Amino acid sequence: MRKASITIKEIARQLDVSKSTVSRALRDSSEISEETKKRVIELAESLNYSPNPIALSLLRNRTQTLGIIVPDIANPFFSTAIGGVEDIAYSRGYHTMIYQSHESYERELADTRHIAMRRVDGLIVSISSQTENHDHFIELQEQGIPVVFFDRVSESTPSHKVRVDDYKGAFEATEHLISRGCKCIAHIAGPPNLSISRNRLKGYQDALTKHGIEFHDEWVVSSEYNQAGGTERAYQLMALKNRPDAIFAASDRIAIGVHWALRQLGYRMPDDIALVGFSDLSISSLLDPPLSSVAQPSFEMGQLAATLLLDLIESKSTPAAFETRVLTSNLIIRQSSMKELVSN
Amino acid sequence: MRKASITIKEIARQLDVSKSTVSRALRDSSEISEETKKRVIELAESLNYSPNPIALSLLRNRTQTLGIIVPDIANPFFSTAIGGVEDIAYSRGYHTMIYQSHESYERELADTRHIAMRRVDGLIVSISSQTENHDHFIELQEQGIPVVFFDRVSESTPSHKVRVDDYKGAFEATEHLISRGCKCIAHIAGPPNLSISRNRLKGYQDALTKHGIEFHDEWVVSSEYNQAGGTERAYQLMALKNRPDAIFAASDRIAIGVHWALRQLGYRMPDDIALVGFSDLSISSLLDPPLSSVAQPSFEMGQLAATLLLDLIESKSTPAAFETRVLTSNLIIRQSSMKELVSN
DNA sequence: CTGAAAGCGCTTACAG
DNA sequence: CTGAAAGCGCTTACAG
Repeated sequence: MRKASITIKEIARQLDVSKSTVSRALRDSSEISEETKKRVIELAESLNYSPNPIALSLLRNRTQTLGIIVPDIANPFFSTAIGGVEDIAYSRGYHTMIYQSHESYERELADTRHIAMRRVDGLIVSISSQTENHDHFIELQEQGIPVVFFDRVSESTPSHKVRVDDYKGAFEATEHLISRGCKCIAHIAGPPNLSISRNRLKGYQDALTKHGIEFHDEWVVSSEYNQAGGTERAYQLMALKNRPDAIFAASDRIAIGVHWALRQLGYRMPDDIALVGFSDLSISSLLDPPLSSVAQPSFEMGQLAATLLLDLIESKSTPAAFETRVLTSNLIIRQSSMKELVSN
Repeated sequence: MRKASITIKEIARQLDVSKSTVSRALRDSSEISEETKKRVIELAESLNYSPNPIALSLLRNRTQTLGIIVPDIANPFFSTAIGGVEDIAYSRGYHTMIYQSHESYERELADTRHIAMRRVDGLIVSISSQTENHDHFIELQEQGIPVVFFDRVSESTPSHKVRVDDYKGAFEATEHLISRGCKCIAHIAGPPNLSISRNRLKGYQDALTKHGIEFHDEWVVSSEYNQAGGTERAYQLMALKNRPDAIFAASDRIAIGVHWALRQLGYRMPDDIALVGFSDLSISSLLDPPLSSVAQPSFEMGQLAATLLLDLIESKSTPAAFETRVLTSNLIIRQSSMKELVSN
């Protein structure tokens, strides 16, 4: 049903010149007379000609397209980061193809293969929580398709990476809770496969150690980065004989689940229990009480990842070394953790 | 930097047969001997051959790609609908390219041109609130690229459409507020360019009329479909001499802004004022008090739009007639509107 | 059963 | 200044 688009051949026919001449005129080649150029360009415009990008792709072996794989497009952290990628990509003449892994290794693998098959020029990825083996990214690179990781990076894959200082963010969040007088601080960590989970956990532990706060194994549990997981873990933690008086959740989605559970269970935040999340989603400030959280510059992370990737794609040579850019996180204190300081 | 992928030509060379033979063997043509087929297929597998989709696209004048334009990818309604589109598209061998209009007509226009240029096989779109002129969609169709609208449909463009019964949803939401004893029901409508806004407004008005409730012009205000707009309008409404005792917001994003404003202003929901939204975003149930809302089957809407579009793309003939599929909305009653019934 | 040739839309040495 | 030819990777009538 597709109407035939108008081609260079058609213009050549109408003007009774060769395809070569039309092609050159359109690209404003200096070897074509002004006269001919003018005729060609005018006709092209009146015919509403636009070059077939498919033909160009075949010629150049480039698609001007970036692939993006994220676990879940509906997660505001990722959709915002994607916005940052698009921002840079479009301004540099590239398109984006978005894939979701849905936290599944199989799906991520399939996406990667698809991307290779589609001859995408490069990939930006935040890995799935179930991914342990990272060979598919290496394979992609061996095929000449550069990969840049953001947020959930692969530690074992040599490549550019963009992340936030998870350790410091978690450390500060925990110190903040300590400074508000919390003594029994629990942590709901993310899946251990992900380096962000491990770094946030470490930041939490080190903050406790620094302040000589006792560390209970039972107060550290792990959850997928979603709300349902947070709710479950909150029930589990609050059921303990030694109940925590604060929870630091490894993500806002987890924290939102916790927030909901705590309200269900009749606890008041921050008096009965303080809560801090990670990512500072825009909804977090709307909860009642509003959620304290470690803010991540998601849009900027997307922009930076795209910039690094495009530079990689467009440079003729392999880069001297891969870099890891670490952006700063920023603790936003709101009511959920503003426990009154009582002198005792 | 891209490594040359292995091609049919390379396989032909190694096996000392012609490209034609390789091509046929790979497509399992009956005119090739089993013997040759086997050799070709084995070598292809060991070489990890995959056909170049760009070459195929050039040949067939088809890209196996669907374009999607939504106002904002970070809006959960849209990201979920996109999930539905992807679900169907992938299972039928298509890819998706996602564009955001950011509620801007210019951006939507640019996206449309891009899509035409990229020779996408079809477009799924939910129009921007600032779009009044719909010619760009007609042009796309004239170029042979079918368009299917969902949610925010174009009334003037002949095409398949997928939407929800906005009128009925709004009518029921308003009747529900009336049944809870509300007498002064305000409505924060969406931008009037959008048919969904007009239909929801009409549903609201007709419900009032049916029950003989007075209709005040000052109680109907309009806002962009976002939170900031909801907050502003709530301030405006509550400042009125004749204060409403209920607000029906045309979307959950608006309602969330209202919810926040009401809490700031010291009103209790639902006792001081009842609130109902539209879309039933997953966060709405987490607010305190949880928000009543008219649920839309967003994932299904995406699936249906994709199915209609793919059928259009793959059918040789123009469809007998375009259809508008209207899915049912569903009022979810939560605490924000569960006003106690007082007998007086 | 297999191959040579044309063609999808374009660019670019190579001639003239 | 302009054109004919080759080629990007593939398929498919057309011959044999």
